[in-house]
Amino acid sequence: MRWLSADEQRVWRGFMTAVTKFTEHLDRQMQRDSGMPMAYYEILVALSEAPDRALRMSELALNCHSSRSRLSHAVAKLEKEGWVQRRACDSDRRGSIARLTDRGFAVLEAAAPGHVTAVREHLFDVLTAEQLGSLREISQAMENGLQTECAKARAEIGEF
Amino acid sequence: MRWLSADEQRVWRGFMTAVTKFTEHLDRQMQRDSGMPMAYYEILVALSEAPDRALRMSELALNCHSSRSRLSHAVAKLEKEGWVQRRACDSDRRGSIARLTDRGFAVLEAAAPGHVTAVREHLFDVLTAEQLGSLREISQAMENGLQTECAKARAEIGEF
DNA sequence: CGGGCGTTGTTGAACCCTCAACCAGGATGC
DNA sequence: GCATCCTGGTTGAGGGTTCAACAACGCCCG
Repeated sequence: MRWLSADEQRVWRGFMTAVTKFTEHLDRQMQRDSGMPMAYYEILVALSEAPDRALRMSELALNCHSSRSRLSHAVAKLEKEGWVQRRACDSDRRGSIARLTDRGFAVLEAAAPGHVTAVREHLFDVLTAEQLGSLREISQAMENGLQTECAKARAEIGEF
Repeated sequence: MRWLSADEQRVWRGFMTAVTKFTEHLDRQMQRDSGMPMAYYEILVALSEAPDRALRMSELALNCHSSRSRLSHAVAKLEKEGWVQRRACDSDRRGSIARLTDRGFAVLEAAAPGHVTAVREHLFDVLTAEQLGSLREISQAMENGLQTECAKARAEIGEF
């Protein structure tokens, strides 16, 4: 068992602190100014970028890194608000297709500027161009590492 | 209103994806292997590092970047499990002091290796020494930016 | 065809977090 | 001393997420 060195600990804690405070800030900003959590905003964004502003639930779940269950609950709520509508899928009768309504799109348009400002202010404005480059590489490396992990997890499930 | 460029979008989404998957992985690992969320683990860690393994609630909240409310709920639960004990503070009768019990310490010791392994595997093992250096700088810069933000927020509250 | 098997999506319970309200105790100013 | 304000901590309600279970459907192979 290899523990973390003092240096590693410092990097680790600094990273977690920064990330936690950052995401909490974004979440609070979104909740305060637009009355929804970040997760819901991401759903609206994903839908707005899809052709016809509609996506199957499973696609949508992939695009916003959400579990199916979470998405189901979230879309149910968004539907109650009238921001999203669900309809059956023609080609696959299990399927459900979520579609962004005009009202939902308007909400998204209203929420976007504040969100982008917050991101710019606390990410892009505090980092140099070089640091941004590093951040891109770092994110990529972490994601690769996690994907192999997911593959491992699936393999394990397959083993039992 | 300045939007994000295509490059900025890529960095931004890549970063959020990596961070989200990473923290979700850590959370799931902790919940699965030790039956508690990461937030609770952090409380145990903070207490274990304090003199006499005890801290006032407000200190503890600072050390693990938690709101007082959240901490209060969490410690209540940890106390029910018998991992933490609360007692009154002598010098300030409002105060409450949380102390890690031996059982709580044992739980922490049992949980730590799996957690450290997960962190090593998905953070330190996938990054070069140079990238770690960058990450330290980046985290520092972000945290500084967020601290000025908190100060701004407080100033605004003061203004109104 | 028909019985497994994997996939899609939903649901309800349990759990955690957030927010606002609140109480109790210190600190300050008159 | 006392009114006022601030701080430390708790509580309850409301809402979001997770997990396990489930229903319905597609797929495939004998």
